[in-house]
Amino acid sequence: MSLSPAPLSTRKAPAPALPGARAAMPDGRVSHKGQQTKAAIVEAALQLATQVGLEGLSIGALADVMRMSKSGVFAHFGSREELQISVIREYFRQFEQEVFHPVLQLPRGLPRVEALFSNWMKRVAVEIHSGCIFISGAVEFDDRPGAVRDALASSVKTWLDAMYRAVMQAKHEGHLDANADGHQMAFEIHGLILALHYEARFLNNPGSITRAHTGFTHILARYGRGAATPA
Amino acid sequence: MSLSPAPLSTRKAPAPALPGARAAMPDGRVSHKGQQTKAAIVEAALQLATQVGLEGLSIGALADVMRMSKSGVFAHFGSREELQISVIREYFRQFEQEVFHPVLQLPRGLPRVEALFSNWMKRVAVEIHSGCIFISGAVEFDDRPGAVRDALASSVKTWLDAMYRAVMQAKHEGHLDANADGHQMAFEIHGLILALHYEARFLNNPGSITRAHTGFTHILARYGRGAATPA
DNA sequence: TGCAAAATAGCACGACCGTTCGTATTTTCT
DNA sequence: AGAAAATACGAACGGTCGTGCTATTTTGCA
Repeated sequence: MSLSPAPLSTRKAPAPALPGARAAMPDGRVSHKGQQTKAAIVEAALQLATQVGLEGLSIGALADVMRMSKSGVFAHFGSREELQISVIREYFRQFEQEVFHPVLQLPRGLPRVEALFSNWMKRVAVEIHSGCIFISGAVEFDDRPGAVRDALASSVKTWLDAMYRAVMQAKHEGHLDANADGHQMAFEIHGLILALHYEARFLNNPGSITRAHTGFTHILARYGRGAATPA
Repeated sequence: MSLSPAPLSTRKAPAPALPGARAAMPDGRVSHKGQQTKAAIVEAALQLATQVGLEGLSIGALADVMRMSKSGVFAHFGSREELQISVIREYFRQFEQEVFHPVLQLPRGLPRVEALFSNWMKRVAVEIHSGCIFISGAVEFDDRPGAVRDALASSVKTWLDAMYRAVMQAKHEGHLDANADGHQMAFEIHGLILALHYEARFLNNPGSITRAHTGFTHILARYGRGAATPA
């Protein structure tokens, strides 16, 4: 099982002229200096983007952090868009590894749903001091069509759908009421995370983490087995 | 009763040299051409900001819309920050008039709470095609201190507090359980609005409006009189 | 060790940004 | 009417941005 993200444009940026000779050696090892620094750039870019957003991410500032020239950084991606998409892909990868993968060794059903929410909240709680590009990106690109928006929306949808499927599993395992609406439940859970991010990060309300957790128990109570008129 | 926003820096921008002579005539009328175009600029700026955000708002683009010179627009505010703050103040004014004021002629308690949420949702539903600067602004300024952030946070807090007070009135009127936690309830309601905005505007999920409404009925059921273990 | 290719640097470009300043125009009051 | 003040304009500045170009350096394999 995997989050199985929709393919996020895997092409290399400046398209190496003749990939044949060096690209894939028999032992799988290739010239790695390039990919190595590219990975380092993406990592730095991700950290920078969590603070200033994908739109605020500039190649010049990134070059300063990396102690490289602008054009040196630029050459790895070929365009700013491709850099942003690389950042999104990396963020998704970390998110998947940190929030999603650990729950797979729990039994299906309610335990996984609870762990998903808990891990998600844990991550957002850390992001209170940095930022979540799934949230900031949604605002920045909500009416700006293009490849970046597509990559972002695809990642988010993949993750929200994973949460939905976990809920449906819990329902089928008998851990939730048979009439529970999985989409509705996922919607309400999503709202708790968004409110947590908004109130903790922007408004500095100290009780937000507790409130999100409490809200989750309310949702569980409503959709639990034999709850009152679950919808 | 009023939303009573914290004072949002009311100073005129370039500070008229000698305000004494002309500023306030006995009949209250003053030279009005300036304020008139300024109001028109703010209105255009607000519409523009709902699409591109407060950060994306540029004086050049605004001047094009107004068919004025950049410096002509600029002179009304003295700085970009002051323009942004003017936009926030105007947005708050409209929000107050559209969402808050109409409920005052309803009886205290649950009717007001329901109307507040309904008006709020109605507004966000319209904003699906434009944008809400209370949401986009929170993302843009969540770790950028300054006067703009302060004005924004002050407006939002004022509004959220109004919602909280309405909830507490409902509790004291006996429409909600005596043990209901008003802050918790306001938090969950806020989450529904944020999820609506996110899923409808960014993800284009069609069922979002219904889900937000359904979520609200769930919250009311939980915090209603004699509900199961309200927190 | 030498050589081709990949990686990086340096530089310049056009575009847009907020802001300043001096001047022209328009409004407002006497 | 004219004087004074408010308003608007136009040009320019310094800055940052993404993105091309062309050298130069570094890398990896023969």
